[in-house]
Amino acid sequence: MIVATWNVNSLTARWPRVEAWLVEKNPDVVLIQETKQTDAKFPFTELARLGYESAHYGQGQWNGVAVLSRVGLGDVTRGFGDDDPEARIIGATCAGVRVYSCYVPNGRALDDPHYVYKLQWLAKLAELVENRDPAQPFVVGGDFNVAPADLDCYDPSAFEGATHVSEPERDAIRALESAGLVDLTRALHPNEPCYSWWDYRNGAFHRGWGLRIDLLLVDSALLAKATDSHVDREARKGEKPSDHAPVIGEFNL
DNA sequence: ATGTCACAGTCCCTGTGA
Repeated sequence: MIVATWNVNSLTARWPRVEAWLVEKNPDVVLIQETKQTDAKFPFTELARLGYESAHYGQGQWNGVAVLSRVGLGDVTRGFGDDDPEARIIGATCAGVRVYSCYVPNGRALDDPHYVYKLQWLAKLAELVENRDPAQPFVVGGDFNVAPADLDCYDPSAFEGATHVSEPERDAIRALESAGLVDLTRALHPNEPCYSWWDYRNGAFHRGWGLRIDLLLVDSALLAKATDSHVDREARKGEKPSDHAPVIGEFNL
């Protein structure tokens, strides 16, 4: 089973790239972030034509997350079940695997209220992970907006005092690992950066100025069956790319 | 630090978010 996570930065703007990528790669489960669509605009019909069932938690101008699956899709949950109005997490069960697609708040700046929201949001995610059914294989993938270690950042000195690399944010990722999840790409590639995001500005992609902020966090049952993980850098090239590349995990279930 | 992209509304430019 091939599971991918991809922040598409507007599914409306990205649909031609997303459609071509699905046809070319034929992944089984795709965790999408930043659809920036209402449910009314989401391409359910077009995806069905490609063989995918889909579930969307849409908002409109911002956020929006989705799960696509060609191996079955059920038990969909949207949000944490609290009063958060932002559409940032959706869960589903696909071929017996519990999957979540999440778009962690950006944080904006260390002294911004949005940074507090980010840490609170990650604490709620940890609670969800701790309360999972241990009998069910589990993966939460998405744009975490955190580079978990210095290896995940092209120049840590350029990020001093910035979000994405601060200790509280990294502690929040470690809390997910303490709850039993493993960062799949890093587990299989301990020494390669494996960046997944490059700023649109300053020719960052061609200069290698990237961050690894898109993660697949899997439980020990899935880790034991993992055969590969990689970043599809090709998707960051060409016409109208997202600023994120898909991160892929492969499992022999 | 910022050479970009996407969105909505003020609607063919500007402010906001990333």
